[in-house]
Amino acid sequence: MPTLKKYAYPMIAVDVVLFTVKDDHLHALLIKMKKHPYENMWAAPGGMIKGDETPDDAAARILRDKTGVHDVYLEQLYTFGEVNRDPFGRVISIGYMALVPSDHLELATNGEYDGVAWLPVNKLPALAYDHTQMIALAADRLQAKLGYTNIAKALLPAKFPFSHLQHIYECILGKTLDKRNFHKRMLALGLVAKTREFEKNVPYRPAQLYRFKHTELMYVDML
Amino acid sequence: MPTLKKYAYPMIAVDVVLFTVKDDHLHALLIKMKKHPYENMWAAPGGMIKGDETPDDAAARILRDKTGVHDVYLEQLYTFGEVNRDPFGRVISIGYMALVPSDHLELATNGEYDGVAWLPVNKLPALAYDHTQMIALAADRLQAKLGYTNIAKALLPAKFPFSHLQHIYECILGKTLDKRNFHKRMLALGLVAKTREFEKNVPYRPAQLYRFKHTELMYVDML
DNA sequence: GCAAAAGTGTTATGCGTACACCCATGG
DNA sequence: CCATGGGTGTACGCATAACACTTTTGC
Repeated sequence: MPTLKKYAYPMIAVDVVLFTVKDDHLHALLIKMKKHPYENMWAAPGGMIKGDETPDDAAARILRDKTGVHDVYLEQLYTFGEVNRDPFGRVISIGYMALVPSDHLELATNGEYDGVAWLPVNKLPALAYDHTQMIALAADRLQAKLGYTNIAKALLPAKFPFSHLQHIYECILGKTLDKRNFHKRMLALGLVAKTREFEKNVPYRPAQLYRFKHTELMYVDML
Repeated sequence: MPTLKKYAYPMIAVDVVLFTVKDDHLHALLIKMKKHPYENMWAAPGGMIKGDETPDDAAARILRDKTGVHDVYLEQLYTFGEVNRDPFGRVISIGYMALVPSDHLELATNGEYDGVAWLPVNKLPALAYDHTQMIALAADRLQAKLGYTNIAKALLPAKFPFSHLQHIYECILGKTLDKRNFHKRMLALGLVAKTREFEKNVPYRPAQLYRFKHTELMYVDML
């Protein structure tokens, strides 16, 4: 095995695209950069992988350290390796997609960085590195996975009104869905079930709360 | 950016799982290893990424140098980073899936390594590294993509009898398909079209040859 | 003429889609 | 009593799945 020299072989990093659905739109958690040539540009949180951690571990650590967000759904997305993707050196980056329910997102903006913010994915400014492409890929993947998995679980609290679930789908797919058909489908697939609880303190008829029946990621036929 | 030291940060490699359909089964091209602790065990061809090449470039180079196979369909699969996956050091590997038509495979076994062979994927021995898992993931991905893309193009020559196409599907999906329905579907989706040519020198009624209508990877609704 | 694979349509059933009205609650 | 969202069933049309016999060639 060859000895490592600076730039002789690439370094390996992770970048994490964290999504939530908020204010009727899909948002990504981004950090404002300080270093030239990306000063004042936004980027997904990222960092080098250490010698004693897996890429999954690194993604969780970096997300926690840079944004305060922890215990979220994380999945590997794609590995980006264009030779000039990073102006600071030859770095290959494993992109991750992460998801949080929007009612946890207070934690995120309380972090140690003030340049951390949720930006709506459909009108992002130019981003640092290849992060525009990375976020687009993550959004495509999320959209696709809504159609054949129970991944929406990661965007909702444990118990939720059914309409919130539908709203998540509508925001990410960018189209409205028929209420009755969507309800029928979700139940027929066995993805969610009623609880005995109801919404409280709402100025309209309280909705029954639902929960996802499975904890782990499930593959099913919907769309 | 930190200075690189041996093991302080992981190294980055690629491994290529090359598939073909041959003798009624999906086969993978594997190399017999010499180094302890994997002596005489089989592994997918792999190697380090150089400082001036992308992971895609590295995958193509390694496949060419180690097996003689070139100009094949290549797609990134998943990045494997368990801390102890490689007994020779801390190496993170970007797994690739590659596909060739079985009538090109003479090239492969003519390479510089005599320990190169096509092994049937459904009865592999124990493999080096995490390559058992890598091949299983690649096979799952291939199977899934048959259902929503024209990826089978990469497993066939430019012109082919329709039954060969169906045979590819049947070998990879592991089930038989109805001839008339399959034919109807493929044409309705516009994936393939008839040519004016026919099979030659066969001891039965010569089949009309078909071709894929699109060069690039297409996404469609089948299953 | 025999073996081997090519080629070709119709029918039934189930699934997806479209669609509208009444209900419960808080203010 | 009014506003707001919650909750629920049916009918139609299309797409999928099941299914068998005739044709062409080489030997």
